[in-house]
Amino acid sequence: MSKQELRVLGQDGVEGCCPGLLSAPLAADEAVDLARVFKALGDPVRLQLLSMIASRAGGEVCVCDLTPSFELSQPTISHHLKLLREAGLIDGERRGTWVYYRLVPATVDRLAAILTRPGGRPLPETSTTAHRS
Amino acid sequence: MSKQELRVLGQDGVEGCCPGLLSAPLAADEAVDLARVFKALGDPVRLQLLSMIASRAGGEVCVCDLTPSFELSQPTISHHLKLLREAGLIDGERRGTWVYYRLVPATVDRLAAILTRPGGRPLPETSTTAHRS
DNA sequence: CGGTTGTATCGATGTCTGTCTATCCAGACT
DNA sequence: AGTCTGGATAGACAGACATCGATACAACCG
Repeated sequence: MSKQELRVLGQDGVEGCCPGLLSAPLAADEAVDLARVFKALGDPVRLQLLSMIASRAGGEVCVCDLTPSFELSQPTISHHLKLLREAGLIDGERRGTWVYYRLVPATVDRLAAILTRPGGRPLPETSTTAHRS
Repeated sequence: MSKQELRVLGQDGVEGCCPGLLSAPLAADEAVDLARVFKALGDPVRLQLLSMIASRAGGEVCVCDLTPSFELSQPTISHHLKLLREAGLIDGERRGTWVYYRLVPATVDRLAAILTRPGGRPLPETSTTAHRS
């Protein structure tokens, strides 16, 4: 269960490693790979699942501990976990009766890097940057 | 056109400002807001559009410059731009005949912050962390 | 061995989404 | 005014997705 996630984001730093989405126009195939991961994050349930998994000190969470936190059926939670796993965001391992999931830090770090602007954070304005023509 | 994007992510730093998805379990309503933005990034075309807009030195791109880069109809591109705008990722302004879009740095910065793990990047292993039972 | 419990998979279903064509709106130019 | 051009909107439609109940699989315990 731990070895079949798709090879997303070109994990190994072979291809010059990601100028970052905000500095260069992003090729079509990179966009497809990236979109797969962001799509996995584009659901509230999956975001909460990922958050619960990532914020665990030991780094591991039993599925039996995740399922009762939602008012959703067990197959639905299992489905969402599968999508997160296929996106390379989490990794699961069966140990005895229970299955434990953990975060894959590399994938999250790569996303964070891709969304980090070169200039750091020099943004004194709030967001809509007062270009009131 | 510049003032009606949804107030996503609780832009103003009133509520203690985002421990970051990876350190705390993330409330349901926060997850809904966040998912809206990630969902906007969950499409290859929108990722490329955002990338083209963000990587522009002047910070502005004319729609007339974006549309011919894809083999998609003009309404489709317009639709994707609208979704990016509603997610608070870009902002558009009409100037004469043409419409120009620019990045909203605050939203991207917030996403980057949310995906940044507290520990920086101490990950010597590649991703599947050799738990080959 | 059979029973029980925790997860994953299967099939169905209603909703959402990406794309299109057709059309409308806003400026610019005769 | 009329007409062009760039962009947005409306409506339609196929494919994708979130969710469920039913069921299969895996591991433990009698």
